[in-house]
Amino acid sequence: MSKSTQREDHLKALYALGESQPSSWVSTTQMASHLGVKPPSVTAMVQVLSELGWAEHRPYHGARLTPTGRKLALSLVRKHRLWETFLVDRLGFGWEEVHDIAEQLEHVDSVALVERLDAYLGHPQSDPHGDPIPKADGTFHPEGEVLVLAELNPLVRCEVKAVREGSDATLSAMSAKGIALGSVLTPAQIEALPAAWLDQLMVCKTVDDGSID
Amino acid sequence: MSKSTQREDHLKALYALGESQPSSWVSTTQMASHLGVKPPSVTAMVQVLSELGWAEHRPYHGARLTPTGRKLALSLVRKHRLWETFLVDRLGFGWEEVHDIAEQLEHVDSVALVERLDAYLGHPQSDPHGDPIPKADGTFHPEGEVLVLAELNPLVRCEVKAVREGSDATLSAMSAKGIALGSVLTPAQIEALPAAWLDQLMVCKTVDDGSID
DNA sequence: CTCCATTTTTAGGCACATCTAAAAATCTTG
DNA sequence: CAAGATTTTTAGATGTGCCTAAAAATGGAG
Repeated sequence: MSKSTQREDHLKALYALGESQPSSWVSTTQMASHLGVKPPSVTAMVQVLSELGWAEHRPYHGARLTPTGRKLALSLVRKHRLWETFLVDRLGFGWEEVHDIAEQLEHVDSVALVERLDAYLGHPQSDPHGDPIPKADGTFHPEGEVLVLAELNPLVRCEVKAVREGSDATLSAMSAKGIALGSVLTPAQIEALPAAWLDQLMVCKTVDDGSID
Repeated sequence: MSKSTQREDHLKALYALGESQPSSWVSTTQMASHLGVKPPSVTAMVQVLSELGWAEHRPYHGARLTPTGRKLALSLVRKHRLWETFLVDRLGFGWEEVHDIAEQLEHVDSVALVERLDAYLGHPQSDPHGDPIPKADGTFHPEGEVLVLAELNPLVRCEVKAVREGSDATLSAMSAKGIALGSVLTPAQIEALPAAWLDQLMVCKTVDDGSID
């Protein structure tokens, strides 16, 4: 209960500033400059968030999110990044144009909408800026997670970890193209693959080894 | 300048109630019950709209939109119906689920967003409820307007009015399928057409003649 | 360790959008 | 056509969220 754009914006600011500084306590002045308001306004809002159980406030020391507040902040980050992905991937906006629009869209309140949008976009793991998109439960896709290639979005370098439900014919066709467990696929290679394989290849993201290929 | 969700909601209510009753003057009580607020709140807001030049207020008689206000209201209706179309056509929502979500999305302020969304959806002329979508300039697609078949969205019964850039081969292929000037196409027939023809056939919507076919 | 500069909170106001209760205008009906 | 019933507006209050100015707490320098 008790949403409101302003509360949500303060929650997000608290998250953004709190994650970057592991010191954990965020000063009201910092939040104020981040949000473009004056410090007394932040103090007042932080006290509200505190009453809602979303933040903790140690007067004259700063504020930090509670676990509940953190989950709410993550759901806002999720919505923001999903909308940015939609704006760039589907509507053709440039990645630098979308922040302000996503800032508005993220405050639209509908769980069904977010989940359908996520599915429509192919469960992307990162937004157009490359920032990771939290999952619905507030966790991030872990490093080295294995997923079906069809859900790799955006396309990045990845390593083949398993093949699912492959007929012998499919398997030999794959090896004919040099695809085997441990093969590394680049985005360009993935695009050239037969569509049917996208549902069979299980992959995980791989760090670029720095070689020029 | 001076948007705000509340002003916009009052503007839309004034439009919605004013169009259905040609009497033109809308009572504040009517607006109040439509918006779920009390009459004094509407009076106050109507006075604001009046100062903004968006509405006219005759105390104790009612309110009506100015031409400027009407254009603003139509742009809200446009946004609402485009978002509903997106939610149903692209995200797979049922047409009865989308009103409340579109109600929120329509207040997102970005001309570029609306225009890109419109193009992405294929410049639909009506929303999932069948209500017409105003054009960007605040006018409606006129009755009997001729448009290229590719832009007929949603698919409805239409009549062939012209053929654009047709090679002789195409023209004879069309007539082989019984398509000529004056032919009536049903949605089912349109879906079966070669994709290339969609950019060549100029059609206009046709009223169902009531026959069972 | 004390005093001063800085940070933060409290105090007191303002704008917006809503409400209830009371006053004013309009309708309706005998 | 006048008096009561109804509708509408005005008056005054409430809750949010912001501001400026003043007070309080913190923290650094001598």
